[in-house]
Amino acid sequence: MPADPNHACRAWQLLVRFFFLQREHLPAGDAAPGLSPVQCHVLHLIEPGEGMPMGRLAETLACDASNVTGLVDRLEARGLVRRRPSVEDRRVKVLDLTPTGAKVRTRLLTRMTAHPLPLSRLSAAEQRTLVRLLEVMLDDRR
Amino acid sequence: MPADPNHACRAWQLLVRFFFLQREHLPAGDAAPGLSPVQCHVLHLIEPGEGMPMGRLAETLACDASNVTGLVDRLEARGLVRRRPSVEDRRVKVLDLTPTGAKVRTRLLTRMTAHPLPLSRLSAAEQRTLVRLLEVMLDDRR
DNA sequence: TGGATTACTTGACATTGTCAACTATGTCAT
DNA sequence: ATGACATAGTTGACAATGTCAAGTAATCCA
Repeated sequence: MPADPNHACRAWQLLVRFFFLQREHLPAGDAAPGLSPVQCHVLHLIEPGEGMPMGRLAETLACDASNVTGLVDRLEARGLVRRRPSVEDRRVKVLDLTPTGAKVRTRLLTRMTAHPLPLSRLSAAEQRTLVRLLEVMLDDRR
Repeated sequence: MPADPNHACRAWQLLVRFFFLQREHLPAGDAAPGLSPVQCHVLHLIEPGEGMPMGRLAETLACDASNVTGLVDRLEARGLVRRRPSVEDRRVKVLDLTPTGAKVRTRLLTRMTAHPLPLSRLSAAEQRTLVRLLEVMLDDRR
């Protein structure tokens, strides 16, 4: 008994609308001057202390590896990210945030979760519930 | 007291991951042959019986009007959508689904909410909760 | 060793997105 | 009415995003 199709349908519509609305609020001109929405998302996927293999990025974005090459080229040209060959497997290139990149990422996260953005309309308890539901959907309980 | 920044941050990360994962599951080759993710989203935003003014579409997608022109051009070329001048305001062009477009849209909605997609992992009650939270975020109680 | 696989890059190309300039229509003050 | 201004959509130029096929370098394994 998977679920009520009507709620699933409505939820999907709302999620899509949320995502496009989010774009409008992306502080490209302020916290991260000149960054596109996708570049913001990539930046936010790279945790400051941890390296992100390019392959894993392609997997997370569900896109072709050659697309990631271009995205990283542009982020590297802005000095936000560095490529570094992996020690264990020299085919793999690992991405690290530069100090500048880490700073921009912090500004981005602050901005995306602050007023009057959609997420700030939820109470702390509601946000916890939302996180739990999304974790179930993404099967990610890390 | 807006909320806990950590939950908001986590929620944002999960929503972004959900959206990119969604792309992978988009049945472009099956239910809607050759349709891009964005074209699928546009199609799903147009309700079968109701017309959608192009301006409202641009607003919903949070993008430039000229972008919508191109999107609609391609959907119209595929015979999924029709432009019709509005009666009240002849500057406005209203979009209608063609019978084919309505059929493809139905297949899309069925596919996006069926197994083993993320949304189907939630119980009916959880889906209701998710819908309620998203409605608060989007301030949309229609 | 050598053949297959994997990670990434390159080049060709379509889609998506922005901006500025344009057309046609609507609105409003006079 | 007329003219000034605003609005909806299109067009053209361009950058970013995305796919695919082919290529290179490194790894794996029989």
